[in-house]
Amino acid sequence: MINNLGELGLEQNPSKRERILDAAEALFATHGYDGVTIRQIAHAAQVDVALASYHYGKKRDLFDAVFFRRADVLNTLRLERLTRCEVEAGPDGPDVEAIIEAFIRPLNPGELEEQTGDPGWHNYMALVAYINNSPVWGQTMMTKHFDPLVQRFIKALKKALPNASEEHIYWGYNYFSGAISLTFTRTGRIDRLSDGVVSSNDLDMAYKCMVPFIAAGFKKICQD
Amino acid sequence: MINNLGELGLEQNPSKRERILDAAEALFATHGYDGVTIRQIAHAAQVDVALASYHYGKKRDLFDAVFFRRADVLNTLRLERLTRCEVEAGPDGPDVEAIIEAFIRPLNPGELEEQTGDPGWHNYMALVAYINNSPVWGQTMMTKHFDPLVQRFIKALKKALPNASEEHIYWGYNYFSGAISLTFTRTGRIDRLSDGVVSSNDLDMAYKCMVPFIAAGFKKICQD
DNA sequence: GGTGAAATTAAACAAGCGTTGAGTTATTAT
DNA sequence: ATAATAACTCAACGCTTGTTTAATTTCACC
Repeated sequence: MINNLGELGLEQNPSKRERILDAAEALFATHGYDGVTIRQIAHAAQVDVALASYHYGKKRDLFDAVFFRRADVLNTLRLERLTRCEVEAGPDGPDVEAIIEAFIRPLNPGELEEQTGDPGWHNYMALVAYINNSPVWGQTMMTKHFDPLVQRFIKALKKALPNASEEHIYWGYNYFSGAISLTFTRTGRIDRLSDGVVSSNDLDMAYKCMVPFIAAGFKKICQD
Repeated sequence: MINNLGELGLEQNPSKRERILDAAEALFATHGYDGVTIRQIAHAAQVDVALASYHYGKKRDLFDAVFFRRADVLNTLRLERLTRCEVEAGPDGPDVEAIIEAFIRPLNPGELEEQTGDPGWHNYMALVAYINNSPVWGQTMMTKHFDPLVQRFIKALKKALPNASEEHIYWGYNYFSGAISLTFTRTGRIDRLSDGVVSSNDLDMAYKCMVPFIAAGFKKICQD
């Protein structure tokens, strides 16, 4: 039998309509689209099975609703951060570290939860990571809602790395994107590998390491 | 209606027993465990539905069979390469670039297909990427069959980066692992982003960029 | 060439799936 | 208070799922 709200770490307060979204978010994030049934979602949200269809229509529409709910919030925050970073840097533009930092800092679920008071961000980031790594959803869903931001990011990178070839920039972004995804998925793999020295839930540490790591990678392949 | 063998780019020759494995490999890799039905696999393999159960038992056992078929082949190749790299380097051990290179070079599906004459390696690498990124399978399956190799890899890295903290090494490995996974998943995202300049199927280029990128990242966070 | 074992097929099973329509309760507006 | 609308429940539907059972074919071996 599948978890109820408490076990998934979700709020108990909100309306049934929202609880369905929260439960779906948590379950889709860990089991993927096909690994979750409407009945499991309803059970986790402590709600009748038919209510999901009543509010959101088909299963696929529910999946989209979960994805879209936070997508624009996130993109707005990230665009703001990127713009601010560019403004502060002046005419030469920001350096690579600042661009990387601006690109991923607003993704920190911990900070997002503090700002919004919503504990669902953790699950949402894992869901986006799942979608990003899926051959099925990766192209369509990510392209539609995140491409404008990524293009801005790449444009800023090109300015900071004037000698870089297009190929190197895009492959670099690919590695970067993969690193982000696996980090947010929090598989717990490194916890075991390191025998408890490192925790995949320590996203603050993940950020602290990722920025210089990725920045150094970009500089290396784009400057030599 | 789902693809048959030809559309999946599989061999037509082998026995029905093997065809089931090949078809399952291809379908699991793109749609995940829950996204594929036994009937789809049977149809793609041009085989009766019951034959999958007859040869491999439960669906989960079939999934395991697909995973295990190539796991040991791959690990043997990688361990050889890592050992050879260490021997050639002498008492000081190989540098970071050589270690990274040794770790991922045997994963190149193109080379593997040349060596073994088997076109299924592409799908297998995508499947492992899927498993590696899954919160459900990530821990158990990867741990069991790939941990020894990863530990060897990390040990070599520690030697090449004597000032590195444990935390930095393991987080670096996490980014590296994520980069590999997304690359092998070949979502085609960068193809669109770059408007055709880059192809996610060009794994030779992916390797050529990844080694210096990841090596620079490790050096940066482990030496400062 | 007949015999036994392995491979393969066809048909069926119970269980679970997403979705629907009709009926009931709660909420809002007048 | 009443009417109208939204929120919600219950029971059922047709369909697909993984798996099994028994019958049939294929094949190796003496």
